[in-house]
Amino acid sequence: MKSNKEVKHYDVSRYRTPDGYTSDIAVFTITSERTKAYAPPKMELKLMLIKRADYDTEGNPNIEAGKWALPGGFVTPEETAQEAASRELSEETGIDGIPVKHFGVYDQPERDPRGWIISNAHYAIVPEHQLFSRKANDDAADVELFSVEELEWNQLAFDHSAIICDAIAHISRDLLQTTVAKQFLPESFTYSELQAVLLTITDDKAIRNEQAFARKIKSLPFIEAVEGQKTQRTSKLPTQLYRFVETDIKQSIYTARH
Amino acid sequence: MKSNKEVKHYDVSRYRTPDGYTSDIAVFTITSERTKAYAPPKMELKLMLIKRADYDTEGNPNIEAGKWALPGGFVTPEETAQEAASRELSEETGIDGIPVKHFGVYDQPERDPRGWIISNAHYAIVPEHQLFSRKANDDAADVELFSVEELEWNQLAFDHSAIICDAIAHISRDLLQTTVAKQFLPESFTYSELQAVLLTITDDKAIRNEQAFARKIKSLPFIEAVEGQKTQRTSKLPTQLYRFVETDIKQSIYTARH
DNA sequence: ATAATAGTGTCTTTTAGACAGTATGAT
DNA sequence: ATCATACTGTCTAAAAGACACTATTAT
Repeated sequence: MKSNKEVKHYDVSRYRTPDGYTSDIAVFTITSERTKAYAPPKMELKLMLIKRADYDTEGNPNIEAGKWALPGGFVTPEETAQEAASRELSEETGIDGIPVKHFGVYDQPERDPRGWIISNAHYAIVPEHQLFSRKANDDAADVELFSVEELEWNQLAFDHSAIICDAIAHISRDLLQTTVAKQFLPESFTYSELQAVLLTITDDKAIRNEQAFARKIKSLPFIEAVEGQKTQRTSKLPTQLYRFVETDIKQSIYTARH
Repeated sequence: MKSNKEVKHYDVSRYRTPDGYTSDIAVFTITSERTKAYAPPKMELKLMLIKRADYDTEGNPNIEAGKWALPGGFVTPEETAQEAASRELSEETGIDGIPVKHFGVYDQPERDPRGWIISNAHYAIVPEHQLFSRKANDDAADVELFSVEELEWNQLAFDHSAIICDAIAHISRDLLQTTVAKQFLPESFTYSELQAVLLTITDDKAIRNEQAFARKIKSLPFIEAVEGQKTQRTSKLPTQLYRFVETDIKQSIYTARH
């Protein structure tokens, strides 16, 4: 912390300062269940939660023990909350290089019994196969994937039920309004794979309908066909592969069709 | 702050805590210049900034003196950053009951020379006429409205240029993708007034074209005509008034027209 | 009468939506 | 041959886009 003559009068000590600054991460993955050979996978959106241990590393009873919680931890003064989230994701699961997106601040005075603790919430999308190398941290007894339906809302630590609720809303919105779906997919993918990702969070009939979606994907400005590339992983018939291209999408509710 | 046997082992003092927790607000307004009678107004998006005084209330030289800054201040432990933003907006301008929207956290370690200070950024939309009752706070020598073009990016305090840049991006996006435009408009409005608001942040030809927009507004599910209500404030011809209706709008880049 | 804004008529083009049908290739 | 998936053909209805045109009313 810098300090010099000019600024010393602005010593912030006259204001109460927070007792802690933490960063939480909602780690989402989509599990692809391959029901049979040569068929598109059944996909489901899942959230990784950590079961809080009964005792901490020093043998003392842990706060909110036994409840499920988002991974996270204290932010240090040398980093931003987003960097902390990225670091903790890496510590928690061994995964690096995944984009981490901030989506909210949780600073209700009574949200944490330990004091005035401000938490920044982020979400990250991790491909399923990378989660196999996951490991629990000191404070966590167990790690598990929950689908949105099987979440036990009343067994969540702190205000994590509110944070998770917001996280699901944000990822759903972002999946439909941005190209983050690409985080769930391989570099190139078939129309049915993209469709399966989107169907985890929407039941829009224009997306659900095979023919409509297969036609529509060709006219989307942010997706292009990978010429000459085909795969048989979703059908016996070699299938066209697509990829996302960087485009800024400007949409408006005033010009769109309703 | 609560403290009991169970939680005392989790004393957060072993972590460094932030030196301050602040809340900043980008106060936007749209100035309506009535060029002549019976004509739609010329509108322009403006941002309210405060010029930092040379000396503070105790007569000490002020940090970042003379630069322009967003209104804001320290958050107290009894409130959330959003409540603080609302309170400060009220103190700053005397305006109550305006929705304040959080859009980002600024926590770069070196962003404030006074220490490790975390700022939550919000934006608020204030109807122009309410800004006339505005008054400067202790720390501020002057208050002024800037259009996006006339902003002096290199004369802004702290990292406020980055915050303002993000604020403009967020409000532009929200104007096109949500119904916040209503904050800039009276309860009921003509198509040309809504059009003027949107044209402050877009030049989409479907919005710019009079006939197209006048037709489109009738088919938008979140806008309805106010039956029997007409006004002559935008033309000699009595003109249909519209209002926003509460509807949840779900859009997707995969189903929209491009 | 003029000028300016609001709004309609009408035509063309594009897209959505539905449904039937064809193509492919492992089994 | 069968079957599931990946397409294409074709029709209809709706909407977008363009442009000319009419309507109203203070001045």
